[in-house]
Amino acid sequence: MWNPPNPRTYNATVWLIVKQIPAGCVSTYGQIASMIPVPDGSDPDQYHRLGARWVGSAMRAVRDPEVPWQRVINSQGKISLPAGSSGARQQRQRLEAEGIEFDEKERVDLKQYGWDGPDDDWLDAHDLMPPKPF
DNA sequence: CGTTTGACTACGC
DNA sequence: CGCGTAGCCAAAC
Repeated sequence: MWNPPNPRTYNATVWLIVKQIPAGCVSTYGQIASMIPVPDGSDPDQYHRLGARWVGSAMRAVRDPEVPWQRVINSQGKISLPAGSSGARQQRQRLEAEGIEFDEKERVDLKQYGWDGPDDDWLDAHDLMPPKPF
Protein backbone atom coordinates (compact mmCIF):
# COMPACT_ATOMS: atom_id res chain seq x y z
CA MET A 1 0.00 0.00 0.00
CA TRP A 2 2.54 2.58 1.10
CA ASN A 3 5.42 1.02 -0.72
CA PRO A 4 5.60 -0.82 -4.01
CA PRO A 5 6.01 -4.61 -3.79
CA ASN A 6 9.58 -4.27 -5.03
CA PRO A 7 11.02 -0.93 -3.87
CA ARG A 8 14.50 -1.44 -5.34
CA THR A 9 13.27 -1.73 -8.90
CA TYR A 10 10.45 0.76 -8.59
CA ASN A 11 12.67 3.40 -7.00
CA ALA A 12 15.26 2.99 -9.72
CA THR A 13 12.60 3.57 -12.35
CA VAL A 14 11.29 6.65 -10.55
CA TRP A 15 14.77 8.11 -10.19
CA LEU A 16 15.46 7.51 -13.87
CA ILE A 17 12.37 9.50 -14.81
CA VAL A 18 12.97 12.27 -12.29
CA LYS A 19 16.44 12.77 -13.74
CA GLN A 20 14.73 13.75 -17.00
CA ILE A 21 12.88 16.70 -15.46
CA PRO A 22 14.65 19.80 -16.77
CA ALA A 23 15.76 22.57 -14.41
CA GLY A 24 13.09 25.21 -14.00
CA CYS A 25 10.30 22.66 -14.36
CA VAL A 26 8.35 20.58 -11.86
CA SER A 27 6.33 17.38 -11.98
CA THR A 28 3.98 15.76 -9.50
CA TYR A 29 4.05 12.45 -7.68
CA GLY A 30 0.97 11.38 -9.56
CA GLN A 31 2.37 12.36 -12.94
CA ILE A 32 5.57 10.40 -12.35
CA ALA A 33 3.53 7.42 -11.18
CA SER A 34 1.39 7.53 -14.31
CA MET A 35 4.46 7.28 -16.52
CA ILE A 36 5.31 3.87 -15.11
CA PRO A 37 3.54 0.86 -16.65
CA VAL A 38 1.18 -1.13 -14.45
CA PRO A 39 1.16 -4.93 -14.17
CA ASP A 40 -1.27 -6.79 -16.38
CA GLY A 41 -4.66 -7.07 -14.82
CA SER A 42 -4.49 -4.07 -12.49
CA ASP A 43 -6.61 -1.00 -12.88
CA PRO A 44 -4.28 1.77 -14.09
CA ASP A 45 -6.08 4.58 -12.27
CA GLN A 46 -6.14 2.85 -8.93
CA TYR A 47 -2.60 1.60 -9.35
CA HIS A 48 -1.27 5.02 -10.25
CA ARG A 49 -2.96 6.58 -7.26
CA LEU A 50 -1.10 4.13 -5.07
CA GLY A 51 1.99 4.87 -7.14
CA ALA A 52 1.89 8.52 -6.18
CA ARG A 53 2.78 7.55 -2.62
CA TRP A 54 5.40 5.15 -3.87
CA VAL A 55 7.01 7.98 -5.80
CA GLY A 56 7.01 9.87 -2.52
CA SER A 57 8.83 7.09 -0.75
CA ALA A 58 11.28 6.92 -3.65
CA MET A 59 12.02 10.62 -3.21
CA ARG A 60 12.57 10.09 0.50
CA ALA A 61 15.08 7.39 -0.37
CA VAL A 62 17.10 9.46 -2.86
CA ARG A 63 20.79 9.52 -2.09
CA ASP A 64 22.16 10.18 -5.58
CA PRO A 65 22.84 13.95 -5.85
CA GLU A 66 22.08 13.78 -9.57
CA VAL A 67 18.42 13.09 -8.88
CA PRO A 68 16.61 16.47 -8.82
CA TRP A 69 14.13 15.42 -6.15
CA GLN A 70 13.15 19.04 -5.54
CA ARG A 71 11.30 19.12 -8.86
CA VAL A 72 8.66 16.66 -7.66
CA ILE A 73 5.75 18.28 -5.80
CA ASN A 74 2.16 17.31 -5.11
CA SER A 75 -0.88 17.68 -7.34
CA GLN A 76 -1.85 20.91 -5.61
CA GLY A 77 1.41 22.49 -6.70
CA LYS A 78 2.69 22.49 -3.13
CA ILE A 79 5.74 21.06 -1.45
CA SER A 80 4.80 17.85 0.35
CA LEU A 81 7.52 17.89 2.99
CA PRO A 82 6.28 19.15 6.37
CA ALA A 83 5.72 22.91 6.15
CA GLY A 84 8.54 24.76 7.78
CA SER A 85 10.84 21.75 7.96
CA SER A 86 14.42 22.12 6.86
CA GLY A 87 13.68 19.82 3.94
CA ALA A 88 10.77 21.95 2.78
CA ARG A 89 12.85 25.11 3.02
CA GLN A 90 15.67 23.52 1.07
CA GLN A 91 13.26 22.33 -1.61
CA ARG A 92 11.73 25.77 -2.01
CA GLN A 93 15.14 27.40 -2.07
CA ARG A 94 16.37 25.02 -4.77
CA LEU A 95 13.29 25.58 -6.91
CA GLU A 96 13.50 29.35 -6.58
CA ALA A 97 17.16 29.11 -7.56
CA GLU A 98 15.96 27.52 -10.81
CA GLY A 99 13.61 30.45 -11.45
CA ILE A 100 10.42 28.88 -10.15
CA GLU A 101 8.06 31.23 -8.34
CA PHE A 102 5.64 30.46 -5.52
CA ASP A 103 2.37 32.30 -5.06
CA GLU A 104 1.09 33.74 -1.78
CA LYS A 105 -0.30 30.32 -0.86
CA GLU A 106 3.05 28.58 -1.25
CA ARG A 107 1.99 27.02 -4.53
CA VAL A 108 3.73 26.59 -7.87
CA ASP A 109 1.67 27.15 -11.02
CA LEU A 110 1.69 23.72 -12.66
CA LYS A 111 0.33 25.17 -15.90
CA GLN A 112 3.36 27.37 -16.13
CA TYR A 113 6.13 25.18 -14.73
CA GLY A 114 4.73 21.68 -15.16
CA TRP A 115 6.80 19.19 -17.13
CA ASP A 116 4.97 17.24 -19.83
CA GLY A 117 7.00 14.06 -19.41
CA PRO A 118 9.87 12.51 -21.32
CA ASP A 119 10.01 12.43 -25.12
CA ASP A 120 8.57 9.39 -26.87
CA ASP A 121 12.00 8.38 -28.14
CA TRP A 122 13.32 8.42 -24.58
CA LEU A 123 10.49 6.16 -23.50
CA ASP A 124 11.12 3.83 -26.43
CA ALA A 125 14.81 3.68 -25.56
CA HIS A 126 14.27 2.87 -21.90
CA ASP A 127 11.37 0.41 -21.92
CA LEU A 128 10.25 0.98 -18.34
CA MET A 129 9.34 -2.06 -16.28
CA PRO A 130 6.01 -2.33 -14.49
CA PRO A 131 6.21 -3.08 -10.75
CA LYS A 132 5.94 -6.70 -9.73
CA PRO A 133 2.26 -7.52 -9.23
CA PHE A 134 1.04 -7.82 -5.68
C1' DC B 1 10.28 -10.42 16.13
C1' DG B 2 6.01 -7.53 16.57
C1' DT B 3 5.18 -2.38 15.85
C1' DT B 4 5.60 1.72 13.80
C1' DT B 5 5.85 4.79 10.15
C1' DG B 6 5.60 6.94 5.93
C1' DA B 7 7.67 13.42 -0.23
C1' DC B 8 -0.03 11.08 -2.38
C1' DT B 9 -4.50 11.44 -4.73
C1' DA B 10 -9.27 11.48 -6.36
C1' DC B 11 -13.65 11.81 -4.59
C1' DG B 12 -17.66 12.63 -1.69
C1' DC B 13 -19.55 15.87 1.62
C1' DC C 1 -12.64 25.37 -0.13
C1' DG C 2 -11.36 22.24 3.61
C1' DC C 3 -11.77 17.66 5.71
C1' DG C 4 -12.08 12.63 5.99
C1' DT C 5 -11.41 8.32 3.59
C1' DA C 6 -9.61 4.21 1.25
C1' DG C 7 -5.98 2.21 -1.40
C1' DC C 8 -2.64 -5.52 -3.29
C1' DC C 9 3.88 -2.87 1.76
C1' DA C 10 8.46 -3.17 3.66
C1' DA C 11 12.45 -1.07 6.13
C1' DA C 12 13.70 0.80 10.45
C1' DC C 13 13.03 0.53 15.27
